[in-house]
Amino acid sequence: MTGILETKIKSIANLSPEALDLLMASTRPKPLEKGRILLREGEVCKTVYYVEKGYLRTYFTKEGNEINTRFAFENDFVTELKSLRSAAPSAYWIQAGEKTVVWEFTKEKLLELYRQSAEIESFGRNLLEQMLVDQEEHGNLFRIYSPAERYQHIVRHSPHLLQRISLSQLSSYLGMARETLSRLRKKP
Amino acid sequence: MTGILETKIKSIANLSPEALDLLMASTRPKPLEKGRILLREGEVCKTVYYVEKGYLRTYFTKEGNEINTRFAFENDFVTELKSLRSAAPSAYWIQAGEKTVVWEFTKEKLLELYRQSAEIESFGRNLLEQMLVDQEEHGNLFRIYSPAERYQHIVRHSPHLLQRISLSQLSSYLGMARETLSRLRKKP
DNA sequence: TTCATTTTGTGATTTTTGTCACAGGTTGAG
DNA sequence: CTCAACCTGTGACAAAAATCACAAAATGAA
Repeated sequence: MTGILETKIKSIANLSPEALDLLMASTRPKPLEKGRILLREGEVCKTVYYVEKGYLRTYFTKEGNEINTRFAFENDFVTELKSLRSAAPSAYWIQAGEKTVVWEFTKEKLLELYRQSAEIESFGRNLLEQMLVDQEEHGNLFRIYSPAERYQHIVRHSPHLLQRISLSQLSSYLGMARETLSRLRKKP
Repeated sequence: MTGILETKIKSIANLSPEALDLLMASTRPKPLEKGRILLREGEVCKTVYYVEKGYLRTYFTKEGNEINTRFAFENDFVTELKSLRSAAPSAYWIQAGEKTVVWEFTKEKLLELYRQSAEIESFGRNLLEQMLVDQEEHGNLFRIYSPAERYQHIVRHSPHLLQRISLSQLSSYLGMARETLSRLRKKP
């Protein structure tokens, strides 16, 4: 039986069975209790995570408040790329928002695999391309839509966020005050 | 003498002289008059551009208005990645905002180079990583800052935008009304 | 189950931004 | 140089969202 991670990898790049095995051999599942911190502000990020179950949230703090920048759910990859790339202290935290299972890919191991296998580097490039496309489209939500319209967009396109993310956490992700989101939620 | 494009490429990835030559041999400079359209909505994007001089702007239209999503200046790379990747019709336009010189890298040729040279694929991955980091930070501006604060941020961190981009084009990029930006500009 | 903690809802009010309308400036093509 | 087309500034006003304060509800740990 093929796991969902393998299916995901294959959907991103056509790897030979050998390359797929190589990549899969570099990782294993890791269960996390709710609230577990995977990266703290100031630490250097050394890992890319794949979420099998549950979700991870990425956030930073500004004047004592947490600003959520990403929620990575089942079948998503996530990391703190700036810190990972440059080995610089991270400005962000990564935390499990529920009881979660992730697969870890360490930077060290990934770079080794990239050198070993052009196919795996190609996989890495393709994954980045997908993430960049998503990120660009997400950024445009803020250019086009008002807070009220952004909420409507989430209702239509990402309703799972409303079910799994608390209102106060979602509000910072959507760039609006908690009270605003609370009021939007009960309108027609 | 080494051109700025070569210097840029080397800053992104450590290529061997052979790989650098291979990559440089695939492109050449192309002058564009101001206003020249490089990609239209509905067309399939086939090219990555490097801007040597001038700038390119990327935008889409919403209810008859142009919404600017990016300005690529000297020494920047830019493309319409979603369309390029999937060969799908682009939702965006790309246009020269000034008299401009770009170097074109066609998708076809790039894919060939990726197959030929692991170093060049590594360059591609590194370039994408940089773009993704930038894009993520840019998106956060909208989460943290109000329109007035976003303007201040641009004043401090990207003043060249204020010099080279017209007020009305900048306003959509910053996600605010033209009048709002006009008023912000004359405050203390 | 209970109680403290955290999260959410809501009103009152202020502030910010958007919208509309139009005048004055600027620019570039001819 | 001239004039149309475009861009910018500005006032008046409307709408949206932020802020503040607090009550109500939900949650989770003991």
